[in-house]
Amino acid sequence: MLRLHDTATGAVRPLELRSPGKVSVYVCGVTVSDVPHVGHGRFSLVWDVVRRYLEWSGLEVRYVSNITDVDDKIIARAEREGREPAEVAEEYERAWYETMDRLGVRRPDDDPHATAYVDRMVELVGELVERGVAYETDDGVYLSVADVPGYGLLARQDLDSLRAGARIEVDDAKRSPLDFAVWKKAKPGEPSWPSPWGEGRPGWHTECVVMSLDLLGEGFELHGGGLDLAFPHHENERAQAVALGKRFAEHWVHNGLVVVAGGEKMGKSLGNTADLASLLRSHDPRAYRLLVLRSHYRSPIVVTETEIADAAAALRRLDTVFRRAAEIGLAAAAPDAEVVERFRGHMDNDLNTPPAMGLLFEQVRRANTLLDSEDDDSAATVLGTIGVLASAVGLAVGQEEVEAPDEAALAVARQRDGARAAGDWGAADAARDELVRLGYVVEDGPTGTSLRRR
RNA sequence: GGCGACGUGGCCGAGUGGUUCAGGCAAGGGCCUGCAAAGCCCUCUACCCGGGUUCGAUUCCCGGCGUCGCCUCCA
Repeated sequence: MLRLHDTATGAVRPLELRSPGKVSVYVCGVTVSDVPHVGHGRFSLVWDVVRRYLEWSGLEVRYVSNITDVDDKIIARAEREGREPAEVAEEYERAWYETMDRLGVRRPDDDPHATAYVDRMVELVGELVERGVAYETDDGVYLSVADVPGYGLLARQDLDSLRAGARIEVDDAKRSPLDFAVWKKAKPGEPSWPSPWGEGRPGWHTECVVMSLDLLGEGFELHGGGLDLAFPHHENERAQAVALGKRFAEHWVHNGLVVVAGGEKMGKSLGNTADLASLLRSHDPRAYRLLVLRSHYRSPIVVTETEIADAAAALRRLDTVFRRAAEIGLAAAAPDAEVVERFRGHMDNDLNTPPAMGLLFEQVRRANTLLDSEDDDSAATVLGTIGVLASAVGLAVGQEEVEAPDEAALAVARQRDGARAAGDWGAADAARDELVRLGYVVEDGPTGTSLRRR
């Protein structure tokens, strides 16, 4: 069984299942107020890998990830651009999924939208007020963190030290600076919903509690998100569940952040985000997945053109071995069970993908060696192993998109083969130069000149 | 100030109390090739600093130094 680091305990421990063979995962999604940035790509890939690996391990996975479609940034943007907030949210949700598709990130089984759950959130806030753990002020309803046992679990700090470090502005209406809004009263012109506390909208931390409990039920197995969400977002989600006496997530997993060259994290607040879609325009999106897999999911990573290009070069080895096999009509066979088990050992150990990828590339070399020595049966087995490992982490291989060379190029290639057969190396090399100029990689294969787009 | 993470070879990045210390990229040499490419083989450069524990530490402990994260919206 997969063992994962749990932020609540600070230890790596097995994922425990409510019912055998089934696992529910809730991953905090995005606020659709802008185009996705490179950091979003990392987190999406990490969780896509978790999901695929769980399925690969034979579990039935229910994967839920929300879309926050009402919040201050969306409202601010709508105002700036003279549009409706809903229109802004729809535009960036589209952009989000288009980019995720490019990355090969599968869509969630459910993607609850905050605006569709406002009624349930109003109910929840009402219950909190009834229980006396939330209170109304001029601008909203706040949860009193002092009334929540164990507040600070995910921050791994107690209430006093959290309070000592609080940087938020002092608001006299709040009982503690750490108290957070579960309901925000509307200012004129803002999107709003009716509630016992007047027109307003739910606080951000409230949506995820309501939606995760509604879709996955109490005590769901795994709650994930970026490390920057551990506190206060996840802490506050948990606080609400605890305040209501409900069982919440059993296991908390947080992925490391993308950092820029100096080591500083990439984030909206720092204004140093890089556009994800444009990165994917200039490189094979699978290279980003491989880059993510080559470091541990909790480590910070730098993602620039250089790193992506490095990963893309490694990826070519993976594609090449399948292309070599295809050229001789060799199909993958059943995998080497021993290697698959070693792979599983790495993955089960807190999703240790770097050595798992090491194993994958060792298999690539093995397959190449076997192909060199024309040991096709053994090569087919290793190829099968590579396919199984790659599919476990969502790395599409052996299905490289090959753009067929155009007629003119094929004609030149035939001329080259003719010249080579005749021993006319000058003509053969001139033909190769011409093909390179046309943008092809030229290789001599078992069937003569082989071409592929550079 | 509080809490936490990290510091490995030219770069990325695992890992381990001790004979052979993943994997990828890059570099050099070789094999293969008409020449290449691809592939394969070989080589190079490590464990931030100072103490300690130990027969032996990159790995454990203590202390430095450095980088980063969270304590505010952020994946």
